[in-house]
Amino acid sequence: MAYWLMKSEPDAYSIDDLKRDGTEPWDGIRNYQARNMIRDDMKVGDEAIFYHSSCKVPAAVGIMRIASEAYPDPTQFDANSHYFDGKSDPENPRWLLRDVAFIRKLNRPVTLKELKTHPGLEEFQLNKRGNRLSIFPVTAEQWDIILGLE
DNA sequence: GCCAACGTTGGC
DNA sequence: GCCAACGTTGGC
Repeated sequence: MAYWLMKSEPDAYSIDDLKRDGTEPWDGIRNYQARNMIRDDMKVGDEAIFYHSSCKVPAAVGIMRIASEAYPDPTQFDANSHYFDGKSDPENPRWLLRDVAFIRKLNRPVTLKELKTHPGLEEFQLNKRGNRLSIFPVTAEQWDIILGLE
């Protein structure tokens, strides 16, 4: 089983929203690198850290499970959606998503500040210069360290 | 294929 | 709100 980190702005969709919904399509991915990982590298049953970004206290806040195969993100064809992409061909959709299922909230948020300074996380992608990918893989070692902090 | 302009992300 | 980083776009 592989591990991932997935970012969401809590104002748009938070861990509490996922707790309420149970399972949710993780839509709005508009980066090719992230799209390719969703399509090629994720497997149903993989687990992912839910990370709150662009907010007052950026932090890892929960755990979820990859719950579906990749399928076309419907928001790319919705002219009213923020994520609408008029150049995407319905016969060959450009953007994909997967459903994610809530597992649990962390006992407490593990903040970016902690993650930045913790030994063993020097290579964690969140700590890399210019990190902007909204989805990226987490090693088993990193996963254990982060969950050990909650 | 280069690269300047522009847009977005995301921490602070 | 600012700004660094960096992906994308489009002219050439």
